[in-house]
Amino acid sequence: MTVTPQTRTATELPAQYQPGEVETRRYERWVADGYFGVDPGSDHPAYSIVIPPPNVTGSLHMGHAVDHTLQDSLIRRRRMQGYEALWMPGMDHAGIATQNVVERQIAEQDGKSRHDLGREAFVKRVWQWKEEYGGRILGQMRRLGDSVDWSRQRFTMDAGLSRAVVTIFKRLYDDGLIYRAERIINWCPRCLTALSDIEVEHADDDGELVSIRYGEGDAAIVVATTRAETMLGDTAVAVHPDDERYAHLVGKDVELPFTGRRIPIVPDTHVDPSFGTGAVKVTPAHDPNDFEIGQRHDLPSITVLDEHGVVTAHGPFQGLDRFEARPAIVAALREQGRIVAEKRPYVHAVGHCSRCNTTVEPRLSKQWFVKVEPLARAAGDAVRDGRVTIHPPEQEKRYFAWVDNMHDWCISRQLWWGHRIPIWYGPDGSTVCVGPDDEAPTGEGWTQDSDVLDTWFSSALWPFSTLGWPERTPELAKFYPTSVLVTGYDILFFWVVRMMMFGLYAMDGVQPFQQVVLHGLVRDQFGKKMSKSRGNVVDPLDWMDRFGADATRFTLARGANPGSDLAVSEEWAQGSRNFCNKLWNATRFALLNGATVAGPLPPAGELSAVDRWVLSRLHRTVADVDRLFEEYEFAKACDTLYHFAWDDVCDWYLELSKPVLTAGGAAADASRRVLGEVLDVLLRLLHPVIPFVTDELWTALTGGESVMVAAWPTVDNTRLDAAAEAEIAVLQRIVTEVRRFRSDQGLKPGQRVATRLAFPTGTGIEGHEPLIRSLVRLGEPADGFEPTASLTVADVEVALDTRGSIDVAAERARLEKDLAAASKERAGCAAKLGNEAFLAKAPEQVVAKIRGRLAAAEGEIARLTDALAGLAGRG
RNA sequence: GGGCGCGUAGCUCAGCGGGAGAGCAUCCGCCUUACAAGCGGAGGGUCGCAGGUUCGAACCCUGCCGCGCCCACCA
Repeated sequence: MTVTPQTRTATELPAQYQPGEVETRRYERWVADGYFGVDPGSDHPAYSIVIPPPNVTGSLHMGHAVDHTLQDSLIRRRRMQGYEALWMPGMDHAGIATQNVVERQIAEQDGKSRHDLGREAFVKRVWQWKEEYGGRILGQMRRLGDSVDWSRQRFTMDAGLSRAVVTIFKRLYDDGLIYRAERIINWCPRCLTALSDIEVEHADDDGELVSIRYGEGDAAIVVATTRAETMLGDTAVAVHPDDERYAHLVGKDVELPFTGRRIPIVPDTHVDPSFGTGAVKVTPAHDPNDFEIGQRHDLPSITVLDEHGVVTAHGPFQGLDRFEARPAIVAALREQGRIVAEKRPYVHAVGHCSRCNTTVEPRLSKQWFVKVEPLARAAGDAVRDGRVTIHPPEQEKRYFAWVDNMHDWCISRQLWWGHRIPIWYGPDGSTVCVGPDDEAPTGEGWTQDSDVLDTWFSSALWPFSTLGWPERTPELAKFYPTSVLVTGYDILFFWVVRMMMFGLYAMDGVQPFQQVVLHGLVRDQFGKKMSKSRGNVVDPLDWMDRFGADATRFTLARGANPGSDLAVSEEWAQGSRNFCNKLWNATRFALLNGATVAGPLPPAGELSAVDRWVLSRLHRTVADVDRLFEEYEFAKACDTLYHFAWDDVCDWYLELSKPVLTAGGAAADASRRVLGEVLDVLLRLLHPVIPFVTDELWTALTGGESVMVAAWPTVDNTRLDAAAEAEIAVLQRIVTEVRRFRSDQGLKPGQRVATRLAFPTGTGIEGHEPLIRSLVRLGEPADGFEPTASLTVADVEVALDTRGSIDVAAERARLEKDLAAASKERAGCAAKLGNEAFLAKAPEQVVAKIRGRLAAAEGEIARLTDALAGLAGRG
């Protein structure tokens, strides 16, 4: 017998599945055989997914693991269905994150800052870092089994994608959708850059609310503030125009403490008279609201904090950090008797940098913005008119709430790592946007804008930039729009919305993807967010080491109910490992018993009820799983497969097959073929979720090349067999009842109990007598047989001779419990049927069903009553 | 402050108008010749609370209580 290196024979399969070696070997083989690659010239229908590009600094965490598992499952299924299925891989340059990492490295290794190196050298250093340390996640993706087309891997900073960035920037600029303006923006005093609104995370912090008296005597006015340190930059006090308390002061001015400046008291409807004192200090340079008030009243803006958050205003506070200046100023005001109230702690929402958690400083600054209104409207419309669907649909509300209320997007960042803004400034103050094919202006005094673009700007182009845009490539023609976008709901706004805006804009109104599938976040076993400080972070790499990649994937897919978070724990990973092992051993059993896929599957007429039953269950499973995949119901698809494989196949079919296989003959031949069929189809159904073990087993079972390139199963309706299912259901009930009886009676598992079985005529069940006897270890009635206990299940009477071992009290307890249940059932049904309104209004089917249940309950009661009577004379 | 979602067995979750379910955990019994990462059996829930609609409610409606998340320029 020849053994190819790919497949193993039954005797080579150990009793326990060892994932490690199999996974490495299989993955290398898949790549070598080119299974992941696609041909844009193919005439197969296209299916495409772009991977959410992980940060170049990133390492695989549970969020990636679930995200990739779902995408890989979709891709693998489509590939099996014959689609030209592209899963596009790549990475994001992750501006701030990467710059921070490299800056830290330079500080540690060389004791230098990026400014010591200078821009050009620093950027070069980042590229070096990327070559050396970046992309660790790519190897981890291989371990997980991601079937991405590695030959197409992209990076947001590579030449092609950079060209795409400049191209769209230029178009937006020329269309007036990118502009530069001086506004209050979110500024991180640690990262020293502007941030967009969504890069700011609001959290309730303990602050203080102090009330400060400006001015003296009748002209005094008291303002409440949480930011006393900005008072040095106040240029007005605002009150509500209808507030009578301050009517006499409007139009007057007061002296600002420490500065000697007199500032006006202005009326503005923004002020809420019921909050605090109803008077607000106005600092246009350091607060977005105040900035707007300043605009309305033509107030000057005085910047009193520098980019580090240090006071620049001349005087005693100059040089203090903002958090040192605050208590210092309050103390000084207190000395002057100007503090009239203090509330401390005062809990209020404060913005933090999403990268470094530093408190964000609103700062007046000249920045570049995308005018989002027309883009966001198009993005909303694409979902509104159904060109793009969002799963689960509840998430649409969040989507609309966002796109319909979006503020302009601040896209400039004061970083060095990223796409530099293609704007040049001339010596005469002129501004030129330099497109991808334009020559940058040369000559004295021309300089390029020093800022780079928000990382999400280039990510927003991902679905088409990775396919070659702005060139009209065959890839773009074949795979755009992409089929589905899979990601966590937490980056709906960061990424999905922006891809929609730019995709529709760049691709002439064609949406970047047809469906958006949002999954939840991975949480710990108690549903708590994973965090380092909580110490509950689970590492998928650790799981893969200990339980295997398939077990990790299965655990995550099985938890992925649409839109809701998944709680995972080690026990579940163990359960998934056990499941893989179960499949392993089922296949091992099949191979040891000569299961085969050779030759045609015998027609139903030549098969036993057991074989027909399992095929019927198989095809029902095919139908269910196929539908669940279409609906992105990963958890339910996995659950369906789990129960079919474990319950139907392993617990019942294999056990029912054993006597048949042992007996040999034509029935055994048929069973071997059916067994081969069942496992063949089952392994194909499972392959998208657990690719490694299924490939190992499927190749061993079938001798085929790889389950990756096997056909996705389709339903054969002719194999659906309600009669066989009903027949086997009866068999199962008999077996279960007898087992329960034996267990209740404490009969030794090995003990063969002499039993007589009496079957009603014409049901076909009697043919299963040997099977039943074998499964529950019943002996033939011999001479002197004396039935001492009997069970009736579906009109089959089971009489057992349990002399010497029956526990009458236990049996009576069991019968009485069943009787009580049956009586309750009868009463419930009778009550319904006695209800005129029910009979009149309930659908006929429901009424008939209740009648059937009543009859069954009555039969059950009669049977149990008899059994109890029979028991009465004993024990 | 606004919006969304959730409260079902010890834990995590399905079910979303007609017989309360799964996995894990628990208890009892088993090395039954594929698998002890296994096999067989069992216990366990007035489906958050209170009203309402309905012949019928875990499921629909209202209110309340308790959680969670997102958005937000009330100093």
